[in-house]
Amino acid sequence: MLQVTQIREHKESFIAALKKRNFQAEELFEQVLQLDETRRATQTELDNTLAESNKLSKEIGMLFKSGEHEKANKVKAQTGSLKENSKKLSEKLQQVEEKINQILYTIPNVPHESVPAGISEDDNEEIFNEGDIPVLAEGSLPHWELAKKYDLINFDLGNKVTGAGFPVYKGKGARLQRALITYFLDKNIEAGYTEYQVPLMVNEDSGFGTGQLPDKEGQMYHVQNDDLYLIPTSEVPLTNMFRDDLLTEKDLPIRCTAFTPCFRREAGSYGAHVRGLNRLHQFDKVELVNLVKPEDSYETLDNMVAHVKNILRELKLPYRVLRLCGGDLGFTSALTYDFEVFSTAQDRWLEISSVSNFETFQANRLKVRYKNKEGKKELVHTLNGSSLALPRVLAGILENYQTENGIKIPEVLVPYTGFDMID
RNA sequence: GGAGAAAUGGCAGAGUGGUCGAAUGCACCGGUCUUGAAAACCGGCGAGGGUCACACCUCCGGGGGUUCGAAUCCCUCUUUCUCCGCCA
Repeated sequence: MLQVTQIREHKESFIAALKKRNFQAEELFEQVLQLDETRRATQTELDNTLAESNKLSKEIGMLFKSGEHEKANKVKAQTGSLKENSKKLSEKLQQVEEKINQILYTIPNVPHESVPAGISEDDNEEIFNEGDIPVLAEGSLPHWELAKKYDLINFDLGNKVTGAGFPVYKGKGARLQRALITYFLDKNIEAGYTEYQVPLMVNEDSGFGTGQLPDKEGQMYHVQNDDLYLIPTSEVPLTNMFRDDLLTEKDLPIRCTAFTPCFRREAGSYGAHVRGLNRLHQFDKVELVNLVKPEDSYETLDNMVAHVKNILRELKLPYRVLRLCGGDLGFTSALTYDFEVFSTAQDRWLEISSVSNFETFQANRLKVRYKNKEGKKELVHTLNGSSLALPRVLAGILENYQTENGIKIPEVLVPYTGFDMID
């Protein structure tokens, strides 16, 4: 969420920037600033009241000690109204703070200056593309057909065991997926990331920390008996590890990577676009999370983009990079680059990575700060990105690498798979 | 799952109702001494809010309560440890 102090200082420019998202902030900002006035005034009043009663309490203590009980009781009688008053004030304070937060929760992050205005994904800006789109032979198949033909993925079994959106990977399909995971992790480690294995379920605090709660509650699977949520991405546990932390300058940058399954309810998504591996309830993903000093965050974002490009280049997949427009930008992000790989058989682009800079938006809610050179506390900037989401990469490989004799394995993966052909 | 014990500053560890935001030791920072370092000695040293700076307020695992006053008493939750049971 945004910081009240920032809103106060940059009100006009924030309002203008948020318009790129088609978000009208003016009125909400006014409300927040007004409530914040009340908050501060109430705080001061409460502090003074408490100071007064602290003083009296001390006095009573000393009087009792010196045996002046009568006097002490007299002073005691004065404390009643103070107590009542401070109770009222602290209730009011709580209410006001609650109200402020309620509003702040509804305001998305301020888009970076480079973010184009726009309404939908059609307005995203393609900034890069690479890799030739292969011309496939007659009779080439979409990945779900290939998966069936070569017995790589069994959707029916998943249906039987669990339900739609939970495929079973089998044989070379399973091994190819495992190879990709290991390959991605190795690339990330090579780039300076530390590998983590994190819990797949998180508590409510973590859900709030990264902003899945309270709004996107429907996106996550909820284990009611224990009040835990299955993670929709490892960003949630990875980032929440640092919740409420006060870091030192030399702790930064923090670079984490993790492979986890991800669970998404994806309520309301049906149709041809969710066919096969396009959209699943459970899928694997390797994630990158960076916590950096504010002044370093955009360089870090560029590095992450370059890193993901490099992986796709090595895999020799045709892909493009989009700068998301305001309308398509995620709630918490200031600037996001999406990576899409071309699905030849489906003749469409599939999103396989999303790399974002959240600036302080996440850190503010999570209270992740560090002590800068001057010893002042500052919120860190957080960034994350996928490297990569497995199913669609798999889909891309199956479709783009299919030949009449079978599916070739990208060269860089052969050491990981132990085979170079699926046939 | 059952029974018991515990949770205090970076760490260790005092503190069972009243100048306790918290003794002491270690670590850390600054200084004296030294050619330099170590030792010794002197000083400083938790966090958040607030202020130009003070004042002042809040925080002793989390939440709630009793009291004029809570680290200290009560309730509750969480976590850790020990013992028993179960288990990949």
